[in-house]
Amino acid sequence: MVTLAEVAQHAGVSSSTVSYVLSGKRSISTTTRQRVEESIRKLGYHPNAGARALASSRSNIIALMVPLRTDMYVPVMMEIAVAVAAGARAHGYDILLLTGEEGPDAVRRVTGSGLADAMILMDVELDDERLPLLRGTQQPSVLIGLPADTEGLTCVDLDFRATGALCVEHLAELGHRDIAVVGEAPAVYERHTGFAERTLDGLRTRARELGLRLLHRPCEGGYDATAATLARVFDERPETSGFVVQNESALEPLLALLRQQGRAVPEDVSVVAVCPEQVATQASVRVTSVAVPAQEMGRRAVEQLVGKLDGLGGDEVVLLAPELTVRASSGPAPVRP
Amino acid sequence: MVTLAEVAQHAGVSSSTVSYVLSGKRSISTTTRQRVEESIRKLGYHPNAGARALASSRSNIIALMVPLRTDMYVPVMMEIAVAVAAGARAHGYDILLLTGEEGPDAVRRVTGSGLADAMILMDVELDDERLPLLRGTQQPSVLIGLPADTEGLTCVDLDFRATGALCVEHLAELGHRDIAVVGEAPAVYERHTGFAERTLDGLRTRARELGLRLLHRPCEGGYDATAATLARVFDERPETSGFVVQNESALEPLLALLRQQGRAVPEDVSVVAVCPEQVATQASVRVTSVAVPAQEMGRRAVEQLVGKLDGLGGDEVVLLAPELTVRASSGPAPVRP
DNA sequence: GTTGACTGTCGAAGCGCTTCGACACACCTA
DNA sequence: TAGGTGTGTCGAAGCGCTTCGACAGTCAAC
Repeated sequence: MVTLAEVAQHAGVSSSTVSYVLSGKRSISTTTRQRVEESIRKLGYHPNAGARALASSRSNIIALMVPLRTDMYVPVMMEIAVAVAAGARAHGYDILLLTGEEGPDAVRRVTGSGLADAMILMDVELDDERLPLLRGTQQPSVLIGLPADTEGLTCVDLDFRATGALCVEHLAELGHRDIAVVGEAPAVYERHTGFAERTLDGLRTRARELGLRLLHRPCEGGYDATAATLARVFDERPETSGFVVQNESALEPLLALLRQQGRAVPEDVSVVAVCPEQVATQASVRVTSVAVPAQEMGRRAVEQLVGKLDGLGGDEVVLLAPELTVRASSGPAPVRP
Repeated sequence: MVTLAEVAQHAGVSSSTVSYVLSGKRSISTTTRQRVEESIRKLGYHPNAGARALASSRSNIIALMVPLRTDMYVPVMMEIAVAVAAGARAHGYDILLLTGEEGPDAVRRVTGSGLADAMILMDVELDDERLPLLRGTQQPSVLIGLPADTEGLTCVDLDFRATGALCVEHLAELGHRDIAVVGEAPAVYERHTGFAERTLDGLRTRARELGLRLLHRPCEGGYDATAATLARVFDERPETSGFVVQNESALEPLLALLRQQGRAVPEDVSVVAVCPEQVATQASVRVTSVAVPAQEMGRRAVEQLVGKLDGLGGDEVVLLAPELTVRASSGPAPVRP
């Protein structure tokens, strides 16, 4: 391995000069800089990450904790993770991938060892056990998701409460009075995952305000579970004409089942989904949806974090405004006989 | 931050002793060890990763290059990545997440800087441009996927050629004579992705041997693209009674379309898929499938890599044997009029 | 011409850990 | 009792980089 000292010798300068050429922290004359850069290229020099981290107490690594759960729709997580990775690279950071498995211990390990300069946490629960640790360290962090108490934390998330409200409003405007919500798996609610509960809250509040009837059913997703859920919904509320789906793996099954039962979408039943664009546009019916802006969330999280690392900006909650795109799955409520 | 020296002082021993307690590389008396461990706990000591990496030239980090492409079915990738992360942690390694975006440069960066001790590459093309770099370094690496030339490389993959053959055999045994293959997106083939081409090879070879007619059509996935593909298939080969699907996002659309067209599965048409278990069992019909053992692949890749890092084992190609699970989507070919 | 302010470069002191050789001591054997 | 063999511990020398203070040299201003 070529070292900085060897580069310095090759270029006929001191090693500190090479270091300053690399970091740009002091001005270097053009001729010297060029000579050094030439040597770097010729020798194929790469700074040693460990030495750099030790000397500067900066690893240029951002830890990303992604959930490992199987009851979550992974593509969204993956999309966020990829956006985070790309964004981080653009700012000169690498990503250390931590699976949720380790839980709070991972936070301790990373902050304690200086392995990473900062962390991004995904899949935040309303009362997440990792939060006290984050508050008790000076290591910058950003949550993707919104816990109950955001005091002293930086969070980035879609405004799921507004999302819920938006879905209800859309269906209300179309004249629907009985709305069913096909939600995430029961375990997601049991865990008090922020986004699920807040969506539900938004849905319920707005429905109450507008005088609609709302029926919420968690659903495991997949064909069978969705069929069971659907049956129970129509059993309990035969008048249901509007569906809000917040569970990607229940969306296509739901559409298929409705079709099979002879309920036309959107003539008899309207469907609104909360899901990534791609899912909504690739389904068997183009689905009216509020997109989960995974990329945007990942990007913003990195931006917030880099801002904090550079000493700018404080604690802030960034809530992205939801946007509802009307497609072919929603239309005027059927006229009651 | 607490340092090793502080722990040593607190325990009344030299810092090298603390280091040996931590690493176990020299024998330490029980009393000393306990005293040191006590101090470590009391002071809340965490070894500094940078210093450790510098002194030992070992970072205990494994780099994982995952593709960033959008034309690949991400859940499989994610599943592998998560399995890799879990496996790595079990062996004391962390995972550095590299997106395919950087390409060969990422390999250079990581090997050059000592950021990671080893790498795992996913989404390998038959003639991958990263391979020469891997061969030219002593840094251990494992590919998940199989390039054309495996000389000097360690690879882990499902035996996709056997997978293709297995699908054809199953359909042949059921009496199907005309088989259509709904494949991955065209871009996947254009890139000469190993698994796609090898599956196709297995399908074609076995079909030829058994005297079956095989029609292969790449497919973007999603409802519309699948509909178009399906139309073209029946247009060209109206007799088609067996489908092999190697594209998760085309599977459910295919089933829905067949249903819509009044073609019963499996009475009129049999469907065999190459996909994760979950996709096969959660579809609207339980699909006969060869599972892509993502977890197993991730686990094996880590094992191979750790073996190499510990100086055991050499270059090896691990091909996992495919297993076909018969479910409700395949049955005897319809009797020709 | 002297003063002062800059600029560009250097030397050296760490950063916190691992690891090697040395060494003190206890124990056994001859 | 002298010599050999282990055991357990210590000291010190780095690992390759960053960064701080120092210091020539240059140039403008008075």
